[in-house]
Amino acid sequence: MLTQTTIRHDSIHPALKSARSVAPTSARVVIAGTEPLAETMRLMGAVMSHSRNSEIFGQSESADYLYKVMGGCVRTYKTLNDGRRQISGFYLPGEVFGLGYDDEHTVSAEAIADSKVLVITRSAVNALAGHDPAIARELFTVVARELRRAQDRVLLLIKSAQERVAGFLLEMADRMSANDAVELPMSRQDIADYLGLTIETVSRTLTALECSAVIELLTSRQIVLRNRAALSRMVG
Amino acid sequence: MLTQTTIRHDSIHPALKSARSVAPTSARVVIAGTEPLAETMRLMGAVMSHSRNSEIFGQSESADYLYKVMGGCVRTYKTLNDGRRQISGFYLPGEVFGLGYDDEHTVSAEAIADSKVLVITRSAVNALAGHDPAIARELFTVVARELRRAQDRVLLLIKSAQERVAGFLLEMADRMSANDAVELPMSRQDIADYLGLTIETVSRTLTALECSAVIELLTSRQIVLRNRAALSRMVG
DNA sequence: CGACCATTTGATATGGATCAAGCGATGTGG
DNA sequence: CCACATCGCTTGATCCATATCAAATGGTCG
Repeated sequence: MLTQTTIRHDSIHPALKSARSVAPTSARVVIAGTEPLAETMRLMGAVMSHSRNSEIFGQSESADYLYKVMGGCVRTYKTLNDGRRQISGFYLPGEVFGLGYDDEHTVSAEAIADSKVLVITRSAVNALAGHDPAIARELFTVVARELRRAQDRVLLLIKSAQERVAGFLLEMADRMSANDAVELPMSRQDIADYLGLTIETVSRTLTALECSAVIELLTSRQIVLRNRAALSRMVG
Repeated sequence: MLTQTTIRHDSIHPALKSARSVAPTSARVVIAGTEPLAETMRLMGAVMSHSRNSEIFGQSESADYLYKVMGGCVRTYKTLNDGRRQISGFYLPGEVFGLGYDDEHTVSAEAIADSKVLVITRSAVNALAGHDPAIARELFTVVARELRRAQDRVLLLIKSAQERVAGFLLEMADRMSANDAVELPMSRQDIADYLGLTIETVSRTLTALECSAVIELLTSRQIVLRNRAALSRMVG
């Protein structure tokens, strides 16, 4: 059922020190980053490269680091003991992940495409937050956003397949701020595991949406939203 | 579909001042409450009484307050425009809700049973958090816990009906710290809307569990867990 | 070109929803 | 105190959306 394969660790994870030497200057800062947290991460963090499908951290590793996607795309997920996989979130450039877990991660994280990820120790961030209320507040905001997304997905999961897919497309278009033309970095299996559906249902739903001229499939990963209003109506 | 009826507001919500006069001393503090936040809420908050099914706040009201259940039980939920309802969470005595929303609530809150709720303005809490890192950290922890619960429910929602119900029973037993004997404060409809199932499916699943001697139904709301191991095995 | 992988498409099976009825507890008025 | 209405819950019969099983198609890379 799970199609994950090559877990190539081209940069060993806990080797923050060695990673630090790699690319502190090559940090291609994507978002403006004038907020205290972004600036702090840029100054104190190290950029690590992760090739497609490589693991960034594991489900029960201690949550010592905080991560920010600088390029590429990351998925976090949980695996049930029977093999089913639930993707908890996709993270696009500029987004922070690894937050909101007390002592240990409750999810694993992998690069979906070749990615650059900024890493900083949580202890450093916590120390800063203890001194600077602005940073504390910002961390709080990031977790609050994460919470809202989780709650939105709970809402999504009680809906029909069509509603879920429509909601997914709108969310992605929104987050990529790509006007109507969406380039999906993830596979159908990833989408299915995110929406709690099967690849077949996702595929069928997409073709159905194309038939009703709501979307257009240039390639399987390049989707054009032709009728946002109709999509919005679908999500309920 | 929705069985909510009598929205009796025996204490008008924004009237914090009048409510304050009601019962600041009747605050039957349930948990030890030596943490800074609990102490602050006790000192600065007001206790309001809400009768069964009365609204505590609405889906798009500004999120000016923070709440703590002192007695009874509260549900938060979202309603889709087609009438479907998703319960986002149940809150038992000692638990805090109303947190994790930026400017306005994204959920509504109602008392499931007659309840006492401690209320404090968010601005007061935020001000405190700005000065006292310990309080800021505690708020953070509360949101992080909320996040974890939301993520757990996402995981629950991709599972079978039996797994969902088993998970629900274990969660409730856990949170009520009532050894094996669980007294559910909520109706089958509430459970169904929480788990993304129908009342019929919830009911059938419970009877099936009883037939396999995993649980015992004293009354419809009093459930005894006869075989926790089996339940745990079911949740996957 | 050929192997491999992701995606689509088709046929069938099934878990849970829906529709419908019965049951038990609780409360209310006569 | 009892008849009866009401409400929450359970049980039964049927239907449908999505899963599952299976195969074809298409795109990519050596």
